Amino acid sequence: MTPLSGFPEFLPADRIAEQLVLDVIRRTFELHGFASIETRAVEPVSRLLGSGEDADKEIYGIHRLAARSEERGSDDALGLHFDLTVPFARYVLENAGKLAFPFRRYQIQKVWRGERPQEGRYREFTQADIDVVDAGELAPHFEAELPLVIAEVFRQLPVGDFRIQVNNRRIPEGFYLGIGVTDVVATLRIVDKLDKIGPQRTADLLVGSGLSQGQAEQVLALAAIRSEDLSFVEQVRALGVEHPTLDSGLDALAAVIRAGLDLAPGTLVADLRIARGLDYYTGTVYETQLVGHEGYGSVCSGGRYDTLASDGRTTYPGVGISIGVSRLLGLVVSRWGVTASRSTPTCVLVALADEAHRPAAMRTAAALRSRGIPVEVAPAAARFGKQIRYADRRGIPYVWFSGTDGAADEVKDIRSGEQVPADAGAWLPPEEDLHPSLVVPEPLGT
RNA sequence: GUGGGUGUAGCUCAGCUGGUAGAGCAUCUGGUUGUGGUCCAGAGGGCCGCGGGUUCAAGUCCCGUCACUCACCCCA
Repeated sequence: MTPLSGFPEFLPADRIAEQLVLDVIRRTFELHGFASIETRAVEPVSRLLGSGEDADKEIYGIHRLAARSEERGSDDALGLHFDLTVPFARYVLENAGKLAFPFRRYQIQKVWRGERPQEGRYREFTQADIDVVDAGELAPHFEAELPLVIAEVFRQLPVGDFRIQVNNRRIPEGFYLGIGVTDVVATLRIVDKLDKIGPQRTADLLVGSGLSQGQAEQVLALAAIRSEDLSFVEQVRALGVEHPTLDSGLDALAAVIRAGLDLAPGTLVADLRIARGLDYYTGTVYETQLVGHEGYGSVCSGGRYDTLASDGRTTYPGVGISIGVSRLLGLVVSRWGVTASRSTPTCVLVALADEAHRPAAMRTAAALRSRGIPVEVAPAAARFGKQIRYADRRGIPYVWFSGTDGAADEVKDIRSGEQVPADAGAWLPPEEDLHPSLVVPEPLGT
């Protein structure tokens, strides 16, 4: 019995931690007026294909085990979705007549990718997406709004400092065209490796792909530009390249950064080397890293897509961003040791002197629950020491002892050992003990 | 998909040049029969990943296979 690699499962305490994180995400998304939807786990394979050659290879097909082999590879075969954006685009087309535009939705679901698993990379994982789509035209200010929502989520989570890196694909595209480089996609792919292999080898690859030495230098000069304010615009201008696509990209990115400076200073960074692999992004792209853990990969990314959803008459451009919840938890929970304060929602364990008192104990439990306190009754009338240990093992903070012979009930805080008389019809725990909370170990994330 | 590493108790691991399995932690029980955490004593728990080969004899050597893991690719 060994775990399946890439299909993570948590123990109860860590699952509670995950739920607490999801609560923050959901609450914040809703605070910004995003409505929840859920889409089916499967899409026709033909709809999933075409987002990028590497992505295509990672799609899990689905078929009945008893199906004949010729049914398995057909065009309308089903596959598990590998992100939430493609299914959402389909959902918008299918329900366009019933949706009100611009449509803001959030979606928190599992997705599947047939990758080789590693720390922070799974084959089944949870994404939390927000997207805005409109019919015909999508106002550019949404591209500035989405990362601000994400920044608000991250500020509430024990993730340390983070940076949302933003770029606009029109900038490298216009720049490359302006210096006579026509294979924009291939050049972007090479530039994307800059972090890993360094400028020298990147330049070699660029020259190897047909660029002149001068063009390679220009491309690298652009990729090196990074600023937390609007100064990136001047830095690009200083390179002396002119192209209308470049101009529109610079304007769009400046608008996003300007909004960040105003509402979330220090979190949005213009970084002109960010490219993203998925082919459907057409403008703004985002990528998020935790400061000090850049090598762990992006924990939240997305971008603008103008042509993903189209019924031939109307196109529905959108912009979206997706939190890699599982990847985030892989770092925060699995590596840093952040977990929940207890492994069960139970706040109070009602102790049991003997089985004859179980009905009375159940009435006590019901009285406490009626005021929203999570309660369970001891599983057996064992020695009180064992019942206390039952609570201690699970992190349950309180044990309730029913008074006998008319004596008052008593409740014991097993962390302090303090035991006081209490009335099941009135007692309340401190607010912070009512539900499990996130516990962050002392030296966070080193 | 490519390359490296590792598979022994629930977990972390030991097991020398082959001689039919051990420790710590965890779990359970008792000491303490209505108040836990410490301490002491005891107990349960292993087709040594799987298949084949060499050998009188394989956890140990050889081959294969599977799984896990790290890196690359790519990505949340």
